[in-house]
Amino acid sequence: MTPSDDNSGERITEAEYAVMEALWDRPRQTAAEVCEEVCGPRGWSLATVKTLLSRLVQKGALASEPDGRRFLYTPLVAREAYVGGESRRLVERLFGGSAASLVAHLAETEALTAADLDEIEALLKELRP
Amino acid sequence: MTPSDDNSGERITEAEYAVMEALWDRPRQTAAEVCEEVCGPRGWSLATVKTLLSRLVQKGALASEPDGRRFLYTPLVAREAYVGGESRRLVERLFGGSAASLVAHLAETEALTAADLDEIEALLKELRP
DNA sequence: GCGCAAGGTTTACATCTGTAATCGTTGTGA
DNA sequence: TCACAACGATTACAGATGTAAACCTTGCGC
Repeated sequence: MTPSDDNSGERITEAEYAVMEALWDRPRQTAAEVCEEVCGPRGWSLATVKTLLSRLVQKGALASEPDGRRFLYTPLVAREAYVGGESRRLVERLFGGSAASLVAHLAETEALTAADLDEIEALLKELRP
Repeated sequence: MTPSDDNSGERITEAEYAVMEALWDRPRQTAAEVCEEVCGPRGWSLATVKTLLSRLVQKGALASEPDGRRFLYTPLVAREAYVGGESRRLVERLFGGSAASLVAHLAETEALTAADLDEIEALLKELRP
């Protein structure tokens, strides 16, 4: 397990994820700034963003650094860790832990475009010279 | 969209998924039969299974066919459709819709074993002769 | 100096989920 | 025939989640 792996049981929900995304893209933002990014698309109010930020801080997914009278929020959980965790959960749950099965499924259901296949092929070559 | 694709907005939860699995493995089972399969591993009571079955019927994920005084339950949503839907959701949400990115991520985080890589390689060969 | 706006914190509340217990009906064995 | 067991249906209830309003403090403009 690498240091960036998220081991804290607390799961990040879908709504919270939107907030995390904004902060992964640009850390050290205020609640208002985050809202500017996410409130529009999701139809949220600033209050909602504040709640989500608080919950994320509680969960240990965000750090809040005081900056005058407000806070700057920064992810403590790396995007990689989260994405990795979620991916592994899915593979575990739906494919009995076999990542290859997932890839096979994507391929069979034509979820993989020709470009995807190219990329994957290149990846494979890179992984095993 | 193929006919087996699940279009009914109603999402299947994790607990419900356990019940679906039992019925995908063997359709037309009674509540008691499903319980025999899942109650042990999950530590559930028959009552819980009944609730989940009801909810799944309501959601349109299961059909209940009367058999004397009880019901036989059968999936209306194909396993493939569900698994495909969930996979696509994940890829959409976490990888901006790029399945290749998911594979790349799995590879980078060593979620792919050598055996997985072999399988995928074989798959690729099969997909593009 | 003082009221207002901006911030965070607390409280709210409906829905969804997990996990049952209870209720009401009905076939069945004694 | 009659109590009981087996079923589905109804109700329960706590915790998570989505979505916010209300509240409290404090720096700032007038």
